[in-house]
Amino acid sequence: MKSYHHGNLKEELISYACTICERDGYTKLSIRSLAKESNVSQTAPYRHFKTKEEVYAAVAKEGFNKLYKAVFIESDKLTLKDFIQSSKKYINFGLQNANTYDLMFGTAVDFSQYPELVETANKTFESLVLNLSSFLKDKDEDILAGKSITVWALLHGMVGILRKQSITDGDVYAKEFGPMGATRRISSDLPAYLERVITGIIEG
Amino acid sequence: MKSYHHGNLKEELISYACTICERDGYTKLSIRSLAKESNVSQTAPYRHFKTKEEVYAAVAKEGFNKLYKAVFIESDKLTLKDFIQSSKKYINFGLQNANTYDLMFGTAVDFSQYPELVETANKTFESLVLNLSSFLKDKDEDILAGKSITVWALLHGMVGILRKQSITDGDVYAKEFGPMGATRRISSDLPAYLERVITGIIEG
DNA sequence: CTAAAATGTATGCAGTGTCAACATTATTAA
DNA sequence: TTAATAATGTTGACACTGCATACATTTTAG
Repeated sequence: MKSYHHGNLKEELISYACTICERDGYTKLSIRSLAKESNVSQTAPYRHFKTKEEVYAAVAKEGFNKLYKAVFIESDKLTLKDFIQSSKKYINFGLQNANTYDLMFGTAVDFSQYPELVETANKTFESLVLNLSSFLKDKDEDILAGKSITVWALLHGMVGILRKQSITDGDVYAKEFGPMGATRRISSDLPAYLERVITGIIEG
Repeated sequence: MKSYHHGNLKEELISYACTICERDGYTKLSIRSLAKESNVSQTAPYRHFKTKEEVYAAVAKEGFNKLYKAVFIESDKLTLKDFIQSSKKYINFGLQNANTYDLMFGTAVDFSQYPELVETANKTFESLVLNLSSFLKDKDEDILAGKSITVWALLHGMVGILRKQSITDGDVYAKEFGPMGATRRISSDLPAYLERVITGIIEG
């Protein structure tokens, strides 16, 4: 005897949407399958999401929250090592949640339509600055923010590059020469690489 | 009196697919609309592409070719300024072809299924190394490749960050503090920023 | 010149996003 | 408490999609 009203539909839809988006890519997500999973009629989700993109936006927002939790360190005595550790977590998140990460940083969701999403995204970005600032107290804020951008760009870029690594591993030329060869070497000792480069950026 | 055989269908399909993917995002591309545009039956494209993903792969490949052309400088007397210029072109490409760029670096296309695409992508990556190497002849190849990775990661990351900039511009907090505020300052003089950071990486 | 390969068409299925009209339940104001 | 209203659910329908199968035409190779 199930009740007419589900009671918790929106959360359930988002949760399942996150699973599908990550497992199969957001292209594979269908509102109807979402509805089916929650044992609800095919158009029920439209009471909670005006369009499919709105579902994507919700998944992206969840992604930023997860990333925030993975990366942010609450401490006022952060060491460089801590920061490197946090950076590694960022990259790991990007690699282990590749599809979600795409949704968060790609063009599928028009952020300008979802202010709440922008806010969540900014919170994550700012946590990077806060992490950095806790062991660079003397620097002025502008320089701090500039360096944060650089570090973040580096991390974001590394995610994109490392993601393609396994694919090009089979390529002989790439093994001998070029970025892909170097990527393999770098990723074999990612913390060391990060420490070297990030230190360079911070002290530069 | 049109002939039964189109004669140039595949190229035409790819060309139109590129246009749609860039203008509306690859999510909006449909094989049927592609066919209609070429005045051909709805299933004709399937003679040239087994699946829709194969069309995406073709668009991504075109994208890498365009990026290669935009970024690579054929010269053995490259200056740092030239390299900065090339880097700027990379970022501009990413910003002005955001949707295509997504297809190239996102998860929509499973690269491992398209060796030709991997090859084209690698060619582009390697052009970055070649650009760098032409004014860093003394360095050993490993260090060179390592620095190329870092530079590329930076560029790739900046594309992702700058892409979100206009969106967050309305946010007061972001304006005052945090990465987004810094991004605005950086992008107001991108060449100077790039020169500073890239020089740091190269000389580090 | 003819057999086969390449390329195009017609038809159809199962699935999709989304809309409009209606049903039920929860909430709120009288 | 009750009646109106908002929130949330269902049904049905439309136009569209990817893609498979069977068939038609044209090009190309032996």
